[in-house]
Amino acid sequence: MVSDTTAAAETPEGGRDFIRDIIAQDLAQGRVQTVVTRFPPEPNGYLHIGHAKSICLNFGVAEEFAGRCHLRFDDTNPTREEQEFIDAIQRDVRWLGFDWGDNLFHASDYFEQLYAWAEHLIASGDAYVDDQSPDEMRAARGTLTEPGRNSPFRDRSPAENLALFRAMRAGEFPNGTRVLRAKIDMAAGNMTMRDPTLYRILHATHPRTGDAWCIYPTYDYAHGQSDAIEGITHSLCTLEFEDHRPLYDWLLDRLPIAALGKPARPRQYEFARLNIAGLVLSKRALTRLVAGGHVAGWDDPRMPTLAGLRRRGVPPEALREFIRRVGMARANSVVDPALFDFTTRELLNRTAPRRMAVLRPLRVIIENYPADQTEALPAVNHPDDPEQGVREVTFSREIYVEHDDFMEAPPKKFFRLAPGREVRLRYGYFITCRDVVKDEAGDVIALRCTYDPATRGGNAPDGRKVQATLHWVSAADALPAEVRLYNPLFTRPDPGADGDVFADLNPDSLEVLTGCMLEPNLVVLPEGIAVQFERLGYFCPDPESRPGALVFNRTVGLRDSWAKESGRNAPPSVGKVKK
RNA sequence: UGGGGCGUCGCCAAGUGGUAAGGCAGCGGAUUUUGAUUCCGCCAUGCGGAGGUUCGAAUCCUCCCGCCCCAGCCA
Repeated sequence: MVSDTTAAAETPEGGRDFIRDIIAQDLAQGRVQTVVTRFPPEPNGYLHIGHAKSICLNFGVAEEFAGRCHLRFDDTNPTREEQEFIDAIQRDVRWLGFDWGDNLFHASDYFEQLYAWAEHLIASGDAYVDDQSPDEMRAARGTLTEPGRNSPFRDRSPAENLALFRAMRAGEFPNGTRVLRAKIDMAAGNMTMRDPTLYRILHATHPRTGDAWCIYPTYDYAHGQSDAIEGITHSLCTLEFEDHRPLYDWLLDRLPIAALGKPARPRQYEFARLNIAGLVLSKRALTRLVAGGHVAGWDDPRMPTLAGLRRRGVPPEALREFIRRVGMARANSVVDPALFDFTTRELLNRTAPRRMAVLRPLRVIIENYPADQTEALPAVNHPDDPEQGVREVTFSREIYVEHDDFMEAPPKKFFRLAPGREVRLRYGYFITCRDVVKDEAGDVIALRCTYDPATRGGNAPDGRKVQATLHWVSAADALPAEVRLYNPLFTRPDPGADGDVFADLNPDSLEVLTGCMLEPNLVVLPEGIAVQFERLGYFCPDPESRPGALVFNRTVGLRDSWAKESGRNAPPSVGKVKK
């Protein structure tokens, strides 16, 4: 399915981790014949880059070991799940490059089986209906250091429990009045083993089952059993579920899953979730960013959602490579966002066509170039990939160059244009700055230059060198456009560490540039596909872009050692954070 | 003071008793019609700490320190 990945080819024996070690061993020892994993999102929000780690792991492992990976919606809580999210999740997983084939499932597909098994637990005395209120249950649960107290309803007979549970299903009780609990141990050191709730009453309409149910299984009860039903062999989840593993196994031990006839019983393994400095990856916070209007939506390019990254122009291959490079381990960690920028640039540098665009135009009049003349100069589309061919750029008497490429009083190491200085226009000519035009305020508004006709294409016959090559665009046929620059959404590497993530929002996370001038060849670009604006970075058309009203997003800037050298801020990228 | 985890370079991460991979970042230098790319070089006598076992320890033992998760009828 992922045919264009570079990862495996680069390090044949790399990409190995403790999960793959376990799977390889299970296969070698014959514990499992076919690896079956699953990616189990709850449809209560959009997928983000943290989910990408799980997706790449689950689908990646299935692919590598010739098994399969199921996409399963963990839709056990109708009060927070929506069809919009179900659709978005599928779109995003596909975009990332994975395919679940026919293996699309929902925990809700198993509600009837799950219910039958619950009655089984009741019959065997392993579960009971508790009439305590949520508050009473909490009070009786004990604390981290003190054991809990048994519920006064804990020792009801199986018959009574069964009758009550059926009444729960029949809708005879309001929300919150009763739950079904596993009868385990209220004194367990592991809090999740203190008679965990298996079913709760929720009079709510489910996106898939509608009003068929008014009791819904909890994650703990539904997850492992869904795994068993689907014949999942390796149930991979994040570290915080480690405490739940004993319950996962406890349930599997007591339910007649062997009758399912699956070749292997599922086992849960945990890995560390992905954290990236400067990003917020909590669904709750992301939901609030969207709901509160702090961003334009789930696919706002500043969002760490897959939809946001896609709109920003990040290629899915780059994201997969990032995940691969982060690695898989059990230690909590915070990844440097520079690694993400790196994998994005790495891929785009290799593939993106080059174009010229001027973000902050400075008019240049070439005094010795005839006003009525124009010429088409050849420019390669990719310096390292001849197959991408050549295009033509128009040269004329009036052009635009980047305002940042001129300084009236340049410091020592500034190589670009300055009064009296000669530079090369990429694919064009050498030009020399003769005069600076200013407005009443004293701001530089244009440059008068001369060009050397002998340097057509960018080389001087006499062999003289220039210190800089500038990108430019012919004024007459340049396309005006809006360009959106994205800066970190938050102002610190650990947003919300002081309590409120919203207090750490970066007021300058979106920078909109208007009046940018693009090379006309840019019109034919498909949305979401990034090109390199030479010397600036990678940019792609936004979905809002229209002919005559072009809008580009900056995916990521080029590395800029001059910015570092000059002490200015480097172009902010996906995750760069002011410390 | 309960239970479960984790601590190897600034950030990730290999390593599982035989004498510290790799990547990112950073720092030098070469090439360059993108101050990009590419290329070359540098970057842990030490693996949270202290003891111990051993010819030999990041790897085994003991104690200690630090960090993370768990008290939803969320997942």
